[in-house]
Amino acid sequence: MKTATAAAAPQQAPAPAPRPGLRERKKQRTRDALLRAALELFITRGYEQTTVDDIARAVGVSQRTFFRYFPGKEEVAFAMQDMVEAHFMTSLRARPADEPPLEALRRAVLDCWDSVREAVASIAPLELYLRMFRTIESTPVLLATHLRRSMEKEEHIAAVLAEREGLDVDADPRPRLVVAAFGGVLRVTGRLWSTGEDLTLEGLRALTVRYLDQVGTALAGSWRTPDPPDRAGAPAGRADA
Amino acid sequence: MKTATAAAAPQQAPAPAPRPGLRERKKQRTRDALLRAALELFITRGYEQTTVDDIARAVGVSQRTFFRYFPGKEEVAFAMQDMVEAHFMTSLRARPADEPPLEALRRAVLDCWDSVREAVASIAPLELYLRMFRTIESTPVLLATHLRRSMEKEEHIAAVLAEREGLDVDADPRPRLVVAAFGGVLRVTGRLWSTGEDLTLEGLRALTVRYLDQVGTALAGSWRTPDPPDRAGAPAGRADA
DNA sequence: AGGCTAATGTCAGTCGCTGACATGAGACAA
DNA sequence: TTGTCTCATGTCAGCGACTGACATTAGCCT
Repeated sequence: MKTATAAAAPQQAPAPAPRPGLRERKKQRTRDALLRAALELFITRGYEQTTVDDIARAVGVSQRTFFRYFPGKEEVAFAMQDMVEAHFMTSLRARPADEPPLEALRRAVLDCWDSVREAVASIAPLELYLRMFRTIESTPVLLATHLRRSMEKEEHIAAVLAEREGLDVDADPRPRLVVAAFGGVLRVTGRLWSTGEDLTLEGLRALTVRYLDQVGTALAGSWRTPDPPDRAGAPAGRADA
Repeated sequence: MKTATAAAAPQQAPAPAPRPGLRERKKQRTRDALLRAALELFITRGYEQTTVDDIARAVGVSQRTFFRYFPGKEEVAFAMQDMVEAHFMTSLRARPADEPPLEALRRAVLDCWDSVREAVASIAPLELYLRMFRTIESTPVLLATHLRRSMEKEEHIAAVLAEREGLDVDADPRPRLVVAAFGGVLRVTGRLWSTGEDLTLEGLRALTVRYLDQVGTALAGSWRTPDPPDRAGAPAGRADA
């Protein structure tokens, strides 16, 4: 029962007073159990085929209790995504201020992919995250929500970029424009990866590098060359410039 | 079955047999009434504040009947969007084959905006469309669905572009990449327009022109100039190249 | 130990949506 | 016209995601 571990707040608990509190631990355990059970069910049985009652029953609590821990069924599905996105924002802010915006974005994503494993480890193994990602991409209603969340995130990113460059997001559209274009490419990357057969993190990273490198040439004039022959980690030229 | 079901479809009815059919007309009228009533309610009262029962009651039919005409509450909200998107695809296909991909996309959107009024007129006045667009952008669940639909549409567009250039969409990522980047910019445009105070079609068109012209410079290196001073229809330089 | 509060369970109700069944209003032939 | 025949509609029952209200219970504090 003791098991210590204390805080371990999964989300963003400001933890004003480090009170292990016997009661708190129980809540934390329940939340974790619900989260884990839900993800497991979503991945194996499918999101739509999983009812909230199923999740609650798997943990041994009432449906009402589930809704006291999560605002809705969807939120559980995005719990890990939340962490990774927060992690990305940290990576982005850590970029040196002299990097051009697009380059900063590029590096931040790659850094992020390189350290997702550790970022997610507190909740579940990396594989669970990757599988859930695929589930999201293949479940229409989740995909829709995912896109809206991405859009909101992009707004946030644009703000960071604008600050880096000392611009006003509302006066200069460029931050939002780059982020939107960049986000679009990432979306394609994620989609292609999730429908492919290589479900490893390395595969995703390689695809990201490849597509980010190609977007520059893709935007230019007309395409007459067959398909730029490069594959993996070749640090080829970046977007136009 | 007889009657060939034929007509019914208000959207793209090839109308194989011009049979007025007394019964058919009634169905058509009901569908129109439901659509109009729904849009009216969504716009005035808000999407979430409008129940399907409200819509059905406003038309004088049962809730069950509503669901016999529309697969769900959301579909009604996107009925006009469907028409406009189909219209865009037509515009795109009408573009001369020698235009570079990005330019074709650009012209297609602008052509589309120039003729939306006529395209939508068969269902409702333009204003209703614009207002519904804003409602979609400001209603989280609708926005999410809208983004997913856009993504699906982009897949379609990428296919058209690939065909224009004689490429294989699955072998060459460039079609999907340009479309994604382009779509991202349009998304920003739509969002900015819908949150601004100028809800005219002209305003939307102007914004589109402006942002499409800026995305090229925005992607390049770092931004040190304050905010490229151009405004409306200036046919400025395209994306880099 | 006893009281206070917070976590949980139970119940009822709303809303989107669906299958099943009965009925009535058009289409069509005799 | 009459009589089928079918197709649109209404009614009813039920599921699943939620939510508010109330009762119960378990941790916390003195």
